[in-house]
Amino acid sequence: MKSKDKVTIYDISKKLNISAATVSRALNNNPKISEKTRELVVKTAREMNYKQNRLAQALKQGRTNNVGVIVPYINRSFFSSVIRGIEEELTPHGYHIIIGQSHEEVEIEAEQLNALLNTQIDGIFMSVSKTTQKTDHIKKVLEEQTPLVFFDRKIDIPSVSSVVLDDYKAGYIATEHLIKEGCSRIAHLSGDINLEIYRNRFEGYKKALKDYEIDFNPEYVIQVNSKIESGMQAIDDLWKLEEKPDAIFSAGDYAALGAMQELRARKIKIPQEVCVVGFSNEPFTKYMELPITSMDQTPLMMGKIAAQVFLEQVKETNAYTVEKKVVLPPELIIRDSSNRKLLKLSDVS
Amino acid sequence: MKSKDKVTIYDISKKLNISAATVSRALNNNPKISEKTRELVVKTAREMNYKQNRLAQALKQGRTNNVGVIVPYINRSFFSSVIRGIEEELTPHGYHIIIGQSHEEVEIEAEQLNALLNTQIDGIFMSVSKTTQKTDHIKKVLEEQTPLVFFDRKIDIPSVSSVVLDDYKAGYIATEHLIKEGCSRIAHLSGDINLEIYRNRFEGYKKALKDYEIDFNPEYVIQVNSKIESGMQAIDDLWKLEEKPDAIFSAGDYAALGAMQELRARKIKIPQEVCVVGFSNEPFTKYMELPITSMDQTPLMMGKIAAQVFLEQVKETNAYTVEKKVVLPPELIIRDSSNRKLLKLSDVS
DNA sequence: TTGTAGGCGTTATCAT
DNA sequence: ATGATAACGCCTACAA
Repeated sequence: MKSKDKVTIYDISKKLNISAATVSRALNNNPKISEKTRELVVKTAREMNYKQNRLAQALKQGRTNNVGVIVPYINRSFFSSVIRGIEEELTPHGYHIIIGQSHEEVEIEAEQLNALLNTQIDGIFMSVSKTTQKTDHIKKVLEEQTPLVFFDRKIDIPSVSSVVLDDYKAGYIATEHLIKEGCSRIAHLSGDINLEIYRNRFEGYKKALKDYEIDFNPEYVIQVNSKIESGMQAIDDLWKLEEKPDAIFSAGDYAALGAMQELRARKIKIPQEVCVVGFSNEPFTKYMELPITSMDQTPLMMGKIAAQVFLEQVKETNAYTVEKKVVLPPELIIRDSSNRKLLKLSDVS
Repeated sequence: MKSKDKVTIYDISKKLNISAATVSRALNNNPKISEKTRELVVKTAREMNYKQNRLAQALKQGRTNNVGVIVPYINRSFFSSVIRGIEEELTPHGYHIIIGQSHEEVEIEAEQLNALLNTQIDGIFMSVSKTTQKTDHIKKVLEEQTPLVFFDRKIDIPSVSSVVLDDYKAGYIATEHLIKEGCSRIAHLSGDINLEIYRNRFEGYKKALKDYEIDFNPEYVIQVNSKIESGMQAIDDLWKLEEKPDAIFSAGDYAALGAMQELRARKIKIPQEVCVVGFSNEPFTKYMELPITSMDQTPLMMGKIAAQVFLEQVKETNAYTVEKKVVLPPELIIRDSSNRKLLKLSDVS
């Protein structure tokens, strides 16, 4: 099996009685080469079914034109959209993208990172896992001088660029929206507080409550993961309280979905009795029979901007690394799960 | 930026006053080396923060330990689960996985394939795009002697292995299920007939009708893509017919979802008036307020088996390539959208 | 057990 | 404009 009869520039050079160097130059559009030989070389290369060995080229040039992207999961709409954005921006520049999943495990994340570094990647885009507390494995990337760009879930390391959402503002907007819909006992399903994004959403939530003079009630804050079940469990817990909430602001769409399922099971009307807001604008939020209000994170743009930051970084040859921190505005997509106004309108008809 | 001060085995050898060969052997657990030197080398390698350059290693060894996976989209639950399966099976063998998306475009598919071949991949897993008619770009893979395994969406090429679902049976089972629920005017939302999988689902559907002596009505067959909107459009078309269908068997979950939304908009009761069955068991089918019956393709297993086929193939050194065609059984997950029996039960209570 | 030397396929430098 | 040659970092006969 392993006997690939590879055609090299050497084979071409022999066939044409010229040097391998000339062949290389012809293939790389080197200016100082006659048009005649270039055409000849290109033609015979095609005839002989020559394929450039990027391994050898990369070894020689010290760059692979490959970049790595590490995300917790690729099948979250948010992450796959960011990847798509990076792809669109980088492909025209000749880069290829290697995707790795950490499955939210810091050990796997470290392995993936290591593997990418070994393959001599030209840059790394990453969104850290929930379990990433230590940053040793990430610092190694910097030691290798490999450009690194965080997106969405970052870790504060000096001189490292990042593109993130304004999660504080997002938390504020979501909560404010619920208040304006007439809710006052607003529960918050928070993500893992280890991650900055979830801390920020939580802080934004608290600030909105404060601005509208609603007392913050710690009992209304439940930590969930991004599974349906944890959203159901949260409702279970919340509904044991004396004063039931009249709104749920979930830091994730899956937990919001679980919450809605549990509320439905308890015959609680949405949005009449309880309004629900999710986060991430996963496609399913739109498709539900009762579509869920959710926060859009403009993932495509996030990916594109992250790619641009990377491109600037590699352009700055020898210059000192410029740290760039981009913060994108969130956009609340209001749907039926929190839209009481719409409800009143349809009552009329 | 591009001045990575790489540590090589040469640096280590100089520091320890031994040869680079010895260092290499020590690092690769070569048996004929003294335990003492091995430990010493390993230790100083770590101290000097040595990282093996897999590029050089790959160039020398003729293998990269990388495999490529090409799918239409990574954010379809089915595809990302297959990838997960491949990953789980291959990671323990030291392989890394490079993922590429074709976005259902044969041109992009060809580019991705080419890029992977250039990077000297050790094998390729792929599920072809809808627009793949010509197979020239795929034949190139074979010319390079690179192991290739198709999964789910294959193309019949002699000597190429594949792992697919028994789509014919799946189509049969789905249709039979609808018949047993009392449906007789069963419409079929078919996928692109260019793809074998959709042809097979369609054929299975027809066979079930025949076995149960239901006339096949070509007007009941609408071709859709995997977008919600096309499912809505299909209902629009079907409901212009004299005899409205009383069941929908969709070859995709997204079209099934669109169909259900349109049926709901028309106040048609599911499953009382119309039963709906989808295909792929996308997570959202389970989470809906009215969960959708769907066909599970056991993607995790499909990925694992594809990986095993690949491993066998590379093991067969020099032996003639063995073509292996694996066909997996489908599993119908029955949910509310087609479950009239459940309905009767709950009527009682 | 360890060292020497050549080569994987490419490109860059220095000649010509 | 083209050719010869060295080098990228690693591995592996072959020799010692």
